[in-house]
Amino acid sequence: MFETIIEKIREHVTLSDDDAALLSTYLEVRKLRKNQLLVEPPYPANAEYFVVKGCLRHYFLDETGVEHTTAFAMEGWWMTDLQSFFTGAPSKYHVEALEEGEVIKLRRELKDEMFNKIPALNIYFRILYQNAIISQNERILNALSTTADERYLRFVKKYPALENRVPQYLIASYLGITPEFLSKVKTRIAAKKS
Amino acid sequence: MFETIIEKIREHVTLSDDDAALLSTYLEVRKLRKNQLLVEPPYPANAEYFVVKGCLRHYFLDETGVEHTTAFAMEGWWMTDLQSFFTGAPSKYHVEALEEGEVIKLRRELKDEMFNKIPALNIYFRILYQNAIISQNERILNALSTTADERYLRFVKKYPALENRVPQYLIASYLGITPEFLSKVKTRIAAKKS
DNA sequence: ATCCTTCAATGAACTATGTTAAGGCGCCAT
DNA sequence: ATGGCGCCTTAACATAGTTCATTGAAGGAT
Repeated sequence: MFETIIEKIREHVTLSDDDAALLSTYLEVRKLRKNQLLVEPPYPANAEYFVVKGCLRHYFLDETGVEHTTAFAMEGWWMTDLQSFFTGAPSKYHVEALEEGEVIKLRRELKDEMFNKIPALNIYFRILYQNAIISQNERILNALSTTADERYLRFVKKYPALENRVPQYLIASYLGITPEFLSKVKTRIAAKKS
Repeated sequence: MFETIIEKIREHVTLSDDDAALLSTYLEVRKLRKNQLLVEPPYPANAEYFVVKGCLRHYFLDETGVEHTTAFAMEGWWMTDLQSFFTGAPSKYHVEALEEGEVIKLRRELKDEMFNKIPALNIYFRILYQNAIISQNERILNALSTTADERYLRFVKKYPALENRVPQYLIASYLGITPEFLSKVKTRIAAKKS
């Protein structure tokens, strides 16, 4: 049942079979319908989710009713609203399933105990968060210093799978531009190639 | 010599006097001249720096010679190029002193041993990195979803001290706009108030 | 098949931001 | 004091991105 996640963890740290079995006792499987919300303001995000199958989206709904997509997650990625998960405060971001699928849920209140019993997981999660810092760093630089054309090109290069999986208006939202403008960007880029 | 840093750490975790004394053995004091570089590509960032006095700046120098400021640090803040510090890879960002000042240096190669001897510091640094994730999260949302006027207003509100301490063209660079446009933004905002 | 919904493409008018060039002010070295 | 230099401002014009309205294609429901 938990093969995928254990395999994924073993890419970063060594985990005995006993540890793997023990880990399973802290996890739960959850089926997802399309458009189902895993985190919904103002309820705190009380778990982290590992995507087994499907695609998630992290977004902020502003005062004017516009959604700003801040992250996607596909198979093998973790996601939650870390801001709320770390602090216990009410969540300000939504996490939504874009397709039907399946996630593995790790509850906040079990995590400390789990770390005590399986110390290797400390390292694993530390690496995850370090990677988050690094990629957010790059995203900030990109957002502030490059044009929409370039942001789109880098997105396609970095996440080719997403490009063909999520609707274009969500990609536009992730890039911080309007869907109409993304359409224009694409035709402009296509024109350049020839 | 290390009072400021110990005081700062004790805001987040409890640290015995013995631990504090032990901690001191892992730290070094470094005086800074104005414009001195603490991290310089491509040399790896092999330490983290705690600002005792002065002001630091984290920036990326792009292929066209333009600098993009990604962070500032003032008294009581930590800074380095985390991307390089975590991975050991060559740094891609500069860290520069904007004024003469003083930092406390914590070397990468000592950190694991220090964590083993003073476990409370694990928690302290975990909190630091969690806060980094949270604030970078907000910065991404801001960069992608708000106008320059709003970004500037939030900056002034969040870091009033910086506003009067670093030159305006660096603030513009941090906000992702040109100095000329920031000047326009400021006069526009001033006009609105009356 | 037909209707309805969702999403991508396009164009025109508008707003936000960048570029370039010029001038002013304060600071520092002579 | 003088001149030069670094930084801020202003203004005119150029480009990037938005808004709104329209159209068409694809898929789901009836």
